[in-house]
Amino acid sequence: MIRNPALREVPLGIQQKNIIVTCNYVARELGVTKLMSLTHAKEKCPQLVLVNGEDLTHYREMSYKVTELLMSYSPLVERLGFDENFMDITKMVETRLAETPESNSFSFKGHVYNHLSAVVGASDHPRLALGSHIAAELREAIHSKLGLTGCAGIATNKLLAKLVSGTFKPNQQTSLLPENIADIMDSLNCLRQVPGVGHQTAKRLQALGLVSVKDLQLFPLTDLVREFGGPSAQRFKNLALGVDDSPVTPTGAPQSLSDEDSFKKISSTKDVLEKIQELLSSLVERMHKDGRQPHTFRLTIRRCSATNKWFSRESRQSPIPNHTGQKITSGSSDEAVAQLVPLAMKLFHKMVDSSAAFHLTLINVCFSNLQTRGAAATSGKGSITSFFTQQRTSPRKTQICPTQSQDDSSQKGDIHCMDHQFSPHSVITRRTSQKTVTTKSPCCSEAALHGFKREQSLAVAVEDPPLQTVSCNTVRSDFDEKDDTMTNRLPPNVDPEVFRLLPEEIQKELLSPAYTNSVPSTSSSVTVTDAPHITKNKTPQSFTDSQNIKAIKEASNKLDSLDRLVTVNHQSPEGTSAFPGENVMGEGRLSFPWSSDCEFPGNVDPKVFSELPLDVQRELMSEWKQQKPVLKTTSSRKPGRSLMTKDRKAAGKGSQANNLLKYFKPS
DNA sequence: CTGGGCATCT
DNA sequence: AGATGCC
Repeated sequence: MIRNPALREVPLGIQQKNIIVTCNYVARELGVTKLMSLTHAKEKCPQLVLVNGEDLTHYREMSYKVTELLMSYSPLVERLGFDENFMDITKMVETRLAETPESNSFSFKGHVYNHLSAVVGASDHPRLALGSHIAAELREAIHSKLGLTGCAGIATNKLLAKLVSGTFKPNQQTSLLPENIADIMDSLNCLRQVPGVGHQTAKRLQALGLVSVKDLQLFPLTDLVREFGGPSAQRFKNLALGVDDSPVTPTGAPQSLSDEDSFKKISSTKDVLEKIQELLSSLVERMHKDGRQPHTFRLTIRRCSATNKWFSRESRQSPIPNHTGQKITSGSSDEAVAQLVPLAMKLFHKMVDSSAAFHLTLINVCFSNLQTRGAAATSGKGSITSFFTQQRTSPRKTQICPTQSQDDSSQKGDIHCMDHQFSPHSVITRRTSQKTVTTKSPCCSEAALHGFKREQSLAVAVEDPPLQTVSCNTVRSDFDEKDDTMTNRLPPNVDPEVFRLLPEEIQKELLSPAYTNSVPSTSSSVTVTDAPHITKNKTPQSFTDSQNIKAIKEASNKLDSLDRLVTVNHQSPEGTSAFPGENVMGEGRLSFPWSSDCEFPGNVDPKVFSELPLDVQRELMSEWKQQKPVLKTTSSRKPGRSLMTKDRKAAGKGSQANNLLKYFKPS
């Protein structure tokens, strides 16, 4: 609408392929919704005017302008997609509070959640009230300087700011008072509406019988830990309560640039090559404008096959030779593309046997491992410094380090700012007074750009400051803070400090009754070396129940058709235990075709499997690895979580349920 | 189950 | 390299 103001008054839909990805409010009043199919939209609203939105350039540029503008007020800005930003405005609020002694004459700008009058509570919550004024100013700046309207939410953490931002929809703002936190959480219709709870998580929660936010609030944490592991369990529970201690992590420049296209079908190598060439050309241009040099290239495809009709992607990546990367940064785009195309095709052939038939429905090209010019090579793989540069502990965001120094560290986001003075311990204490403002804006665009990075990376630079980052970074206090109950339940001989460092799956295992109830009293010890390997003398005794494994095996032995073979993979007898510690990880399992070198689920008869056509085998393997059901069985599944989850894990190649095995010494 | 991105975690 | 999550 900014690019073409005439479109403001007509119902407008932004089209990507066969979908209306978004639309203006004129169209919404006529029944058009986001993510509606084109045909459906045209039925509802024949006058709908369409603009193609497959090229994101304009939206991306405008998006970064918004982020940049916000950063000019305070550097703590975190992007969420192209049209949302979190901003920690605590500092701004405190500054203003110090400047305005008459704290009794405060009022709120905009709405206050669950309060009809915006005056209510203002003097009780001077910081939130000031936050609402700042939010109003930010929105006004975005409007006057960029021409965009949008919403804002003002609250004491990111989760709440986001939730409250949508309560008064077009172009308005809302503040949430602490006494109304429970109200807004309870107002959600289901757990899926909690930000951070996606489709998969919602399904797993539902399998535990949890549907509403209240269900999750009241659910015993220990049961949740069994399903999700300590950290995730606590996180989900907190979210349901409206608790979110995650800092506003400055996003900075993107860590990868990618370009993709989907299509009906591509079935020839030549078409693949042409499409890759097309995608690479535009991506290389974007990369050049960014200014950084990519050192990794990734090719991703989505293929259409018998078992895997759509979705689920495969990818291969490889380093980019330095001379090629330099062609990109230097602007020799054609040469760069000429060198990248063969690289891409090499990766393509690692995934697709082009001597057989294939059909792709999507291709994506991606640059990552982006390094600013002149930055020291600090992230060398073998280099010890890579352990100190965050990548392994908490992925740091980027090289953006605004010149305005911020005496406000957010524990994991600000390590790169160490040359400024501040104490890494000041973080958590600020929680109670923190204000987060979320701004949402419809993206639209036009205009020139000063690249986000150009200015930004100049101000900043300093990729990966080497050693001095260690001290403030190593320990996330997450765990110690929140989960006494968990560490209290630890088996003897397990150092809580060590336990905390273990992978989630392992933690989960150690907390299962098998361990906590009957740890062999003899010489069971857990040791951790630099790599997280647990060495145990014995497998616990309580792993003996192999009943359902037998049942599954019997069932699978009867299978003679592909469909049924597949079906048993995600359907098993009812009443199976919910978690691996109880009966799945038994000796039966160990003796079963399930060792780490066995690549397919143990409930599938190897003979049957081996007799399948090779390509079908490969597809099935792919399915299992992806932990996705091959067949949509309509048969009734008990709500109390049948084996779906467990089998998904089982299918996960070495990364899930059989995870534990590789931590035991081979017997 | 549609679309072009991005991020984080394992 | 894949799964999951966000827009």
